[in-house]
Amino acid sequence: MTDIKELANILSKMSEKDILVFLHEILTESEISDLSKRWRILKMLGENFTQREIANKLNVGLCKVTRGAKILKNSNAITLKLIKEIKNEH
Amino acid sequence: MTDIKELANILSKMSEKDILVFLHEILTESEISDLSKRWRILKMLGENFTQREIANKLNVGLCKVTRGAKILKNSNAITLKLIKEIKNEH
DNA sequence: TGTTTTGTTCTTGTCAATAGAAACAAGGAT
DNA sequence: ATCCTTGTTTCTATTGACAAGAACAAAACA
Repeated sequence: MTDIKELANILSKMSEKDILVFLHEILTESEISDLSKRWRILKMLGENFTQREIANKLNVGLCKVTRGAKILKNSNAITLKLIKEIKNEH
Repeated sequence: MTDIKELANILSKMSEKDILVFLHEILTESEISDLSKRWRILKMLGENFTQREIANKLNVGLCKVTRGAKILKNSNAITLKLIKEIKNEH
């Protein structure tokens, strides 16, 4: 079992609260911030904001947004599925 | 709800397999590699290797190992608990 | 007390992700 | 056909995590 797979296994068994603490322990604050921004970009893409709107609102570069768009295109639909689920909850 | 908390919430509901795919979608390969190494450092610290042994074996700097050791000292014991559980499974 | 081992911090330089801005590509609307 | 909007890529510079090694601190042990 690879290390990253072991991590995935562990995460799948943890509570939301524990995961939150764990992420703050194993990642730096700036990494947390980067990860949050990536996630927010993906969500906004799912809500059909234009890339320029997203870049402006989140203070990120256009290239980063485009990268997020690629994830949604090329992915096995996991991320795509997730943001759709989030959207339907509102 | 913050973005990172939402991420924690989502992860807590996902299967190991989906988490693995998701991590590969939202992180770059070098980030995955970094994360894996941090996890491995934590595990080896839990097995009482010296920091110099760990640095040599994993080809990382001593300072990085020390950083891992700090996590285990200052943490709310989440990470510490995790690596202890891992150890007991063997 | 002095020595050795181990943990921690510091300095210099490297590398990957990124911002910012511009350029380019592709469609749509007029 | 010509704009105009939007998505994509490229360029340069910045930033943070990191390696390598040295220096320093602390603890164990003789």
